Order: sequence, then structure tokens, then C-alpha cells
Amino acid sequence: MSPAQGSTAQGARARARIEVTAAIKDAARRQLAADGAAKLSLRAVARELGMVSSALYRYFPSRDDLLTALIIDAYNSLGESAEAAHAKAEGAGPVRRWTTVCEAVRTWALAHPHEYALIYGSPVPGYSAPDTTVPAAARVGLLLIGIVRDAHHGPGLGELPLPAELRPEAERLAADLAPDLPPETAMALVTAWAQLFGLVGFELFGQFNRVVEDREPFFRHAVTRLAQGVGLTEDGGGSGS
Amino acid sequence: MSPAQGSTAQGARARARIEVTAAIKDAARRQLAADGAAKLSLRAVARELGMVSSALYRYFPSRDDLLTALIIDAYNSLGESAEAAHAKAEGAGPVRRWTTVCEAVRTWALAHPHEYALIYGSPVPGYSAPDTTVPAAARVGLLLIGIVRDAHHGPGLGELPLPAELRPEAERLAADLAPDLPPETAMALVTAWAQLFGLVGFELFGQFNRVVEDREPFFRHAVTRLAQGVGLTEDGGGSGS
DNA sequence: GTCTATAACGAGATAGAC
DNA sequence: GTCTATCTCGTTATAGAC
Repeated sequence: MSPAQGSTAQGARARARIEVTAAIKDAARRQLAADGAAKLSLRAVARELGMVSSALYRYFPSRDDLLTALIIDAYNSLGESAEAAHAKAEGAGPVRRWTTVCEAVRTWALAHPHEYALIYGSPVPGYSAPDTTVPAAARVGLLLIGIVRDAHHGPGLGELPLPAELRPEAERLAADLAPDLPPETAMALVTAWAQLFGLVGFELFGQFNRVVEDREPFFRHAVTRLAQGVGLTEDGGGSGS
Repeated sequence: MSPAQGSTAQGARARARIEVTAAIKDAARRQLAADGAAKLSLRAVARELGMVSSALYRYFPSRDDLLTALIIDAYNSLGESAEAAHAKAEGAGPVRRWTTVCEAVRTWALAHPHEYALIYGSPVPGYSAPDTTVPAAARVGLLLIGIVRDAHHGPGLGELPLPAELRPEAERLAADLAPDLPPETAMALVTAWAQLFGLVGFELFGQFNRVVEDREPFFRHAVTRLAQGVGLTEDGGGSGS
């Protein structure tokens, strides 16, 4: 903040702090992969880094804060991958953009199975994620919303069914997530979002073992049908069937 | 096995063994809820039962065997709930039977969150489920297959899309799971199966917090659309749209 | 001010001798 | 089966180096 003469020294300090923080998180991620989030231990992390456990408290006030940092990093890493893939598909039709994002989610999950388990797997006993994780966690969802929003730029669409008992919830959902989208579209989006991670999780957690062999085309087809379920069509519009 | 004269004593012995086994599993389930599967420890279970850890090995040769028993029990408990709900819906249309089973899965999951996490959540580090879990794990899937099979008793249906690149996989899948169903139906079934657990998992693991409020009608609607996705129609047939 | 190290606490797991 | 000595853990207090 202060642009005083000590900026070099401060910069070095800050740089060192960033480096040590990164090293702590790297070691923690290795431990995550080996023993799972439930057994993540500050002492083991410190041991791996040749530090003493109390020194870690300069960087993370508690074990749970370290966990939170790992969770936010994982969400952001996934979000970045998805956004990068989406950027490359600019100009393509909405279905293509949708499936591109979905496949990026799957690819990231297969490359980072333990971080995926951390954010989309079983909750860690005794740990409750704070609200600070919400923005990072929302990135993939916002990306999907954006794709549907672009497709539905004009009026006149609909075609998605919505039972009367669900209308209040759909309207609340739309008001929260995408006020410019029709309620039934917002509802279909949330459904597709959960189903996307159902597909990824089943593959990653072994439920497809001995069931689905050729997983990439299977996944591509499944998410293409998810895109149809939210009203996207190949040629750009969202005017239902 | 041997129907000798000691059958009464043997029966008592066997009964005691069953009771102790059940007590061990109950205590293990409590520990599962408190600390998670990764920290399941034979010693802690023994302590809770006032036994000594070495005594447990007469009932479960290892911690992993105890875990396997809990997994099989969980799958069977879920399968029984789903089958019981399905039995009550006998005579109803296929969509109604489908949603009944799906809602039974959700209800069981909400009532047994830790057991759900054990079977459908993150894998337990260092543990690999043996093939003996497969029959129990298949029960819900078989139930869903049966519903679709009943609906598709006649010929002429189709309407489900299937890209050429997926045809071999779909045929292999159908041959394995339901040789009497068309390949595209088998494929759609597996997709819907994964998506069903995506919906349940998202609710249970907190992803719907601050997003979906009125979850029961949301879920009902979502799985109704899943039923349509496998070709089921309210009036009994499976003749596509 | 910023960091690391020593030491300690209370609680719990673990291994082995008996 | 029991007991004990030795580990682990998260966390804090404190003292000293830069």
C-alpha cells in the first residue's frame, strides 16, 4: 500500500510470503491425494516442508482455514479451465459452447480427482465451508447461465414444461440467478447443472466401472442431451423444440 | 451346516455371533457419522462396545472387511427401500413407478446421509471395494431397468437419438444390462441413473444450499423429466414423444 | 512488525510387553 | 485381555532472529 522507500524489502517479504503459502498448499494437496481431506494434518504438512507446525499459523490461522483455501483454489482452478475452454469456443453455437464447458469440467475432474472429491464429494466431517467459498463455487454455474442467456437473447421461447407447484420456486430461482431468463429455463438450468456433476462424479468415483467403457463419447452425448433439456438448439436459438 | 445334536448350542452360538456382528456394525455406523469412513478404526469400535480390539478380528478379519460389510448393508438398505416403494406403486403407470423409485432413493439418502456418502460419495483413501459389493450396488439400477422393460414390452419405440460413434458402446451396454431393450434405451437409462444420483448428491452435499429451497417438488419434476428422457410416457407405453 | 523455533497442553491413537 | 510407554494431533504461549 505505502509506496515508501522500503518497497523493495516489502516486496521481497511479500514475495516470500506468497511462495511459502503456495508451498504449504502444494504439500497439503499432496497429503489430500494420499490420505484424503479428513486426515489433512498441519503437522504433516509442516514436516514435509521442514518447518515446525506452529510456524504454519502465520499463514493459516487454523487447519480449517487451510482446507478452505484448498477448496477455493480447487473451485477457481476448475472455473478457470471451464472459462478458458469456453473462450476458445467463442463464436460457436450454444450447444457446442455448452458441451465444450461440460467436457472441460470432466477433463479437469479426471486430471484432479482428489480436488474434485474435495469440492463435490462427501463433506469433510467436522468442517463447514464458509461463505467465502461461494463466489469461486459459482463460476461454472455462471458460465452455463451465460451460455443459455446468450442463446435466449430474443423473446418468445418457452416449450419447457413447469408444473404449477413448482412455479413459485422457479420464479425465486430465476430472480436469484438470472432475472432475464424465464423461470422454467432457470429451473431447467439448475437441474442440468446437478445432472452434469452426477455424470462426472459417477465416472470419477467408479460407479461406471464395468458399466460404461467408452466414456468420452458417452459423456458428450449425455451433455448434448442436457443442453437440449435447457432449451438450447444447435442453430443458436432457444425456441424450444 | 452340520445338523448334529449340538444344534441348540450351535444355534445359540450362531445367534450370539449374529448379534455381536450387528452391534459391531451399529457402532461402526455411528463412528462413520461422527468422523467419516476414512477414520473408521477397529479400536474405536471396540472401545465403544467395551471389547478389546483383537476380539473384533473374530468377526471382521480387517478394517477393510468391516467397511465392505457396511457398504453392502448400505446398498441393500437403499435397495430394499426402493423396492418396497416400487411394490406399493404396482399397477401405476411407468412414469409414476419411475418417480416413486427415484423419490425413495432421495428419501433414503436424506435419512441416511453418512451411509449415502459411503456408497456414492468420495472413495475412501486406500480402500478398494471388492466385487462382492456389486450385486447389492446393482439393485436400484435393476429396478429402474425393470420399469423401462415393462413399459417397452411391445415393439416399436425408438425416438431416442443415438450418434453413430456411440452405437458400439450402446450395443455392448444393452447386451450387458438388458438384452431385450434397444441400445439407445439402455444408454439413456445409464445416463438417467447417473443424473438421478447427481440430483440427490447435490442436495445432500450442500450444493443446493441458497440455490434450491423447495426441494421436494424440484426433485419430483426433475426425475419426471428423467423418465421422459428414457422414453417413458404417462400412459404406459414407451413409444417416444 | 514479521517470521521461526521451543515448549507445552490435553486428547487421542498405537505397539508391545506382560 | 490389560497396561504402559511412546507416538500423533491442533493449538497456544513465549522467546528470540531479522
